[in-house]
Amino acid sequence: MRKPVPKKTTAARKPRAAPEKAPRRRLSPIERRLQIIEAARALFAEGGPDLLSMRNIARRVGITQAAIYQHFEDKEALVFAIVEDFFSELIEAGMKAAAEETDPLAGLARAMRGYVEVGLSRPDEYRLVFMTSIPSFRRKNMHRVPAGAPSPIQRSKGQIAFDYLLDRVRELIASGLIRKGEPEVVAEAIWAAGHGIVSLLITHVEFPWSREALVDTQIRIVLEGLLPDDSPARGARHACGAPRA
Amino acid sequence: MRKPVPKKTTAARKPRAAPEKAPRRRLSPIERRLQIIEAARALFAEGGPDLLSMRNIARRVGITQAAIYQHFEDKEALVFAIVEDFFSELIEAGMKAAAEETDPLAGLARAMRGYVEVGLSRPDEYRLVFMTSIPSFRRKNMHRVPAGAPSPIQRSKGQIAFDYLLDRVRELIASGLIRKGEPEVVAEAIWAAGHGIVSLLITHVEFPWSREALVDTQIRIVLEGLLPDDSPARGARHACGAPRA
DNA sequence: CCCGTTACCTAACAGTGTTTATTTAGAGCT
DNA sequence: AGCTCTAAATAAACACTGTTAGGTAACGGG
Repeated sequence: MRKPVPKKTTAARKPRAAPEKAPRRRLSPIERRLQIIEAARALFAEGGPDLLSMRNIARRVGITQAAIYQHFEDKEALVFAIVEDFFSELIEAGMKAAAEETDPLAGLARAMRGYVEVGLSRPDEYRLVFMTSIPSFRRKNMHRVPAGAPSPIQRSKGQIAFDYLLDRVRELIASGLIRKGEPEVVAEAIWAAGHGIVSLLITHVEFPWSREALVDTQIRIVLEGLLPDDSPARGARHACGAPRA
Repeated sequence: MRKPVPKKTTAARKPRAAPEKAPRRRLSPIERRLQIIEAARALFAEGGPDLLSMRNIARRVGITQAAIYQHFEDKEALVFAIVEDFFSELIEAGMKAAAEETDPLAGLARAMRGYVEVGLSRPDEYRLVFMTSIPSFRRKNMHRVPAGAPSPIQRSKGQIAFDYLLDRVRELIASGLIRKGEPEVVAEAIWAAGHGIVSLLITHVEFPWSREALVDTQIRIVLEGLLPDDSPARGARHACGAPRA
């Protein structure tokens, strides 16, 4: 798909005259694994997915590409490792923003806004996590806990993130602040609404989006649409989750 | 990213004894171009993006990969050509669904549903069009018409699709059926809401989505959120755009 | 019938992810 | 210290990918 990128002058001759390669060192798996993740993360931050090749990563670490396979099953496993906490960061952004509000509804609005802002500010990672069907995810992340399973050993970070949203929705429904409905479905809808914005804005940069206005409007529509028919908040235009000026 | 796919026994010896290749034929550019698009489309339908390599396409047409470059600037131009009318199909699905309703609000709901359903039923194409940042799009599609330009030579299909939605939103606002606001922004928000669902469901197939319920709920939330405060439709649960049973 | 345009081919380049067989570093145990 | 043995790392290849430079020949127009 992408055109071949001009070769990086990697064979840049060493400033020292001694060309003999450093004797290969053997590291403990945990140490090396971290090194690789670190290098990959740096590469990804520098130039997005294009720089993220096994050979690039290996070169930066100072090993050969094949050595990576000692520590990761395949590239996807590695990629997964470097974006694994992006979920947490997204949800943390939402939580932090929500914490600045006392009104739960305004809190939800702020959470949505936080999610969207973080997503938009880190498009490469967002794309990787939410716009690529990573088979590893199917194995390693977000696995549905079997109906009768007693205790999931380790909920994935994605699940944790979603569950946080789910809890807030449950609270809102319980306190009658939003209309009754299955909390799971409502949470999914809210997520989809936020995700839709991030996804569209990231992908179709050529389209003349209204950006800020769009975010405001989307949040307002969703919140307004969630309110019960008799809510006093109706039409109050509750600041759309924007931080108070 | 994806593991190398096992080699296709392409060099399958011909059943005929005569190994001499058919004398190369020269086709008119338009004809060949169509052939290539046709082959690519078939390949894509069969096995998604994985099968869509220049060599695969060329093989199916009966030419070499390099020959394709006589007809397409690069792979992206070719890919763009094969999914170009997907926009039209999406919007047509919406229009057709909406036409079955007399109530404009119900029509909008049906349009959203139609969009989502078509998107979900053709995930590969949807992903290609809406979840890949195709540079060609920036050049060839959806270019913003300069503010004072008298008449766009040929609006792209994407633009046409969006404009259709925009018109419906304008009507709804004008007739007071939905709350006042900038039509562009509202249209974008509606689109983003629908897109969010399709995108999430397509990408994270491992997550236990509620699918049908999610679509219903999302549409209801958006519509409800669009209503003016004094709308008689409030809380009417207007069928969520579902076809009458 | 020749001639020039250009569709097409051959061959290569530079990259990709991944595997296999081989070497060897370094921890653990006499 | 010396030995052994596991597994980290290597070298080399495989099967792909998109793309390009340069040569060949098919075909329409004169």
